[in-house]
Amino acid sequence: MPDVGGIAGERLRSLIERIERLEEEKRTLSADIKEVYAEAKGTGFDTKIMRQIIRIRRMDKDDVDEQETLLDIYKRALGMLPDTEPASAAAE
Amino acid sequence: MPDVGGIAGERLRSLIERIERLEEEKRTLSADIKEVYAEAKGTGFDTKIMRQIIRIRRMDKDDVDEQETLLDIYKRALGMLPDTEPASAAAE
Amino acid sequence: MPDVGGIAGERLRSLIERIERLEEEKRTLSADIKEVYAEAKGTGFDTKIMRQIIRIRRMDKDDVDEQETLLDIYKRALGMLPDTEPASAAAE
Amino acid sequence: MPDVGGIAGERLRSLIERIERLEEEKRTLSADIKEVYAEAKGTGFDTKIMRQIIRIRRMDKDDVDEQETLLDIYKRALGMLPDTEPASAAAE
DNA sequence: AACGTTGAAATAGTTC
DNA sequence: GAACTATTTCAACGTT
Repeated sequence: MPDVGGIAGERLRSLIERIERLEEEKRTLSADIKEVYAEAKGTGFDTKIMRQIIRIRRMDKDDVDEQETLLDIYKRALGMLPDTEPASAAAE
Repeated sequence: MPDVGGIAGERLRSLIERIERLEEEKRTLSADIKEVYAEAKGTGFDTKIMRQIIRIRRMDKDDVDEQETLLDIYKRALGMLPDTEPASAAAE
Repeated sequence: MPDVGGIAGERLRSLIERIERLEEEKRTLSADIKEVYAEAKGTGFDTKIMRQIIRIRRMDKDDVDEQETLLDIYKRALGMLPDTEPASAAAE
Repeated sequence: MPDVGGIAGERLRSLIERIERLEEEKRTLSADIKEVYAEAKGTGFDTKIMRQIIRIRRMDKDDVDEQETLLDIYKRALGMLPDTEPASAAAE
C-alpha cells in the first residue's frame, strides 16, 4: 500500500465507498428480481423452469454476441468498418 | 403453467424480459465494480484486502439487535454471559 | 476421462462409490441432528434460538487472526481503528 | 424455555454440544468428499460430470425406494405383510 | 401442505 | 491452469 493514514487513506476510503454504493445497487436489483419471481410464482408459473429458460436465452445471446464480434473483426479486416472505432459504435 | 400459448404466453414473456433487463443492469454494475478494483490496483492497493474490508463492514452493518434479547437468555443459561450483565457489556 | 471402459472405468467406479458412502454417512448425521432438535423441542426449548446459538459459537471459534494484522493496516487507514492501538486491543 | 440457569441450562448445554459434535463430524465428511474429488481431478476425471452421475444415481435410488414403499403398501393391502409392522422394521 | 426462509452445494468468474 | 472467491441454485426446515 502506498501510504498509511495520509492521502492514501482518503483515496482508499473513497474507492471502498464507491464499491459499497455499487454493491448496494446490485443488492437492490437482486431483490427486484426476487420479487418478479415471486410474482411469477403467484401467477402459477414454475420459477425453476423460468430460470432455465433465462439461462438458455443468455447463453444463446452470448453466442450471438460472439458471432457479432467475429463478424466485426472480419468486417474491419475488409475495410467495412473504421479501424479506430469500436464495433458497438456502429449502431449509434 | 396456467395456459400455453395464449395470454399466459405473453405474461410469461413479459416476466422473463423484466428479469433479463434487471440482470443486465446487475451485470453493468458488476463491470463497474470491477473497474473500480482495477483502478485501485493501479494505484497500488491490495484488492484482496479491500474485499475483506468491504465484507467486514457489510457484516458489521447487519442488524442483529432484535434477536439479541432472546439470545441473551439462552446464552446466560449456557454460562456464556454473566448473570447480572447485559450481553453488550461483555465486550467492554 | 483418461480411458473408457478399461482400468479407468474401475477407478471411476471406485471413486464414485467412496463419495456415495461418505454422503450416506453425512445423511445419517443430518438425521441424528434432526433427532436431537426434535428431542430438544419436546423438552420445551426453542430450536430456532438453539440454531442461532450454535451458529454464533461456530463463528466465534473461527480463526481469523492470521489476516487481522494486514487488515489492521487498512482499517487504520480508513479510520476504523485508532492510530496507536492494535486491533485486538479494541475488544479488551 | 422451561427454566433459566438451573437444570434446564445444563440440559440445553448438553443438547447443543451433542449437535455441535455431530456437525463437526459432518464437516469432516464434507472435507473427505472434497478430497476424493480432488484426487479424481488429479487423475484426469471431470468432477462436474462425476457430480452429475452421483446425482442421477441418487435419484434413481430414491425412485427405487419409493417403489419399494408402494410395493409394501400393496403387499400389506393384500395380506402379504403383517398389518402392525412397518415395512422397514429396522428403523424402529 | 404450500409458502417463505435459511443453509449448503454447485457453478461461474477472477486472479495469480 | 490452478486456487480462491462470489454468485447462483438447490434442498431442507420451520411456519402458517
